Amino acid sequence: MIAITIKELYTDTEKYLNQNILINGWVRTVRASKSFGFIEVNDGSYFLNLQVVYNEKLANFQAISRLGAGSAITAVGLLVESPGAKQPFELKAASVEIQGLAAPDYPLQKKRHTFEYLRTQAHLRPRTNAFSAVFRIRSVASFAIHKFFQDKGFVYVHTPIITGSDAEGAGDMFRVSTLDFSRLPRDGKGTVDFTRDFFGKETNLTVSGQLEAEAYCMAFSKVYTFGPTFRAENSNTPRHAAEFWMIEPEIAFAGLTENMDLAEAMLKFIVGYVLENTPEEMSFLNKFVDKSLLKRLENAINTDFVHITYTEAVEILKKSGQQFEYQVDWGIDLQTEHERYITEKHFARPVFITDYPQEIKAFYMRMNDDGRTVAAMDLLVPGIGELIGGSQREERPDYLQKRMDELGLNKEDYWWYLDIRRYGGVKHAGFGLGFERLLMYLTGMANIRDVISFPRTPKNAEF
RNA sequence: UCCUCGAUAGCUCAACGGUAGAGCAACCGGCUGUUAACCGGUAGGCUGUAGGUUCGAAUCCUACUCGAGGAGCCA
Repeated sequence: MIAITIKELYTDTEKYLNQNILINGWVRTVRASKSFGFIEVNDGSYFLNLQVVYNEKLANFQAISRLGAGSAITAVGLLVESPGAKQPFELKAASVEIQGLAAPDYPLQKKRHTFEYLRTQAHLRPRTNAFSAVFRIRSVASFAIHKFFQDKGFVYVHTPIITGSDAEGAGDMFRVSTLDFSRLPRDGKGTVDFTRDFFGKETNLTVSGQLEAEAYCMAFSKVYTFGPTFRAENSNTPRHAAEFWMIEPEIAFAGLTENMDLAEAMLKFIVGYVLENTPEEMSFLNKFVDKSLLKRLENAINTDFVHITYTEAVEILKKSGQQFEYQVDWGIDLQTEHERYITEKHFARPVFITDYPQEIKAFYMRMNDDGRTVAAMDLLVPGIGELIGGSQREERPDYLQKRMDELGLNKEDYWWYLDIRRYGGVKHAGFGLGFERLLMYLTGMANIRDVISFPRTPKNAEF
């Protein structure tokens, strides 16, 4: 017999009802009586379980009744309508074959566990309801991102994970090396001789694919990256990880307005796609993880995002009458408390803040005509804060070089990045979206460690 | 990295200076439609680690380790 997935049973019930079927899966719980019992089975194809009813006529009745959570079984029998209220149908077992026993010390219980404990069981937590929901949504959201960009004619670019430049400026980097750390080669002055290293120079894991994406943007007009990113920052917060995934679209012949339109359309598409394709998961999360989740997401889809400038944001904060821990003043970067006030209290929906002072933004952002702000945009969303950071890029070689000089960047390291401006450089813009932060927004999960399969954070690379 | 809080049975927690407990899980038994199944029983602990105060420490003090929240850095 061919195995039917539990998802097929739920989506095509009429086809399988009163038919003999075979299913595989893992036991979530067994409720046994003297002469009959119930097994809840989940095969991972669907969020919901299948209830298998068995009785003492089965030769291995005793063994089945003793099955612990986590065990794997194959059940064959008739799919019938269930008299119970909690499931539409159930499997009347003609046979239950034990495929893999779970030892009695199986670390997951039927009872609710804390997310902190489940992090210590990262290899087993995908078998729980919450993580089953989160990681299916992660998969569906990944697909939605590709679908959104591919349908719009964007080219997916795989930018390098190992980079030869340590000067991208987006944070501390992890070194990549094959040198023997206990016997480092040194030059005459006693410094490490990286010409003896694998690549003949210092190399690191990427902190952003943006600069490389810009090069491909000048060939394909519309590109995006979607890949792993690494930051060696000692950040201990629920929103930071050392290894995470980032989406970085880049569009040519376009400025900040088109960039924001793209970001808004993308976010709305992904939210809509996930709501439509994972209703059981979303409903579970809304019930047990964040009771305002669905309301917030539907609100995001159905309202236009707010657009204000940094200068306007500062004015709003100053007039708010709120007591902030940090003083608000033009020229100072907005603090988390300021961002949260604007997106959660003042507007209560996603907000783009644009045109920040040049001093607090990256070197590649395009100088505005006022000579003191740059064409940057941050998208703030309720519950998360900064979800997207982007800008129109400085395409004018003289402006770009002047800015690099001011910041003391070594232009030789960026020779190819400057080349892009010399050879048919045009107006272009792009943004970076932290995929895990998007998932936190989509699922209501409060900690980034709970939307990454095996999270890497300072002092933690277990698994 | 800074600030705050926490660490007691496999899990979730109680005991707050005087013999360390409960629920769930495990194990044994009962139960003819269960749904976090239910009912009865058994076993389970050098109270995160190392010092200190005290007649006596899970409880008070110090350091460290790990975890959580806030801040910074950012996505």
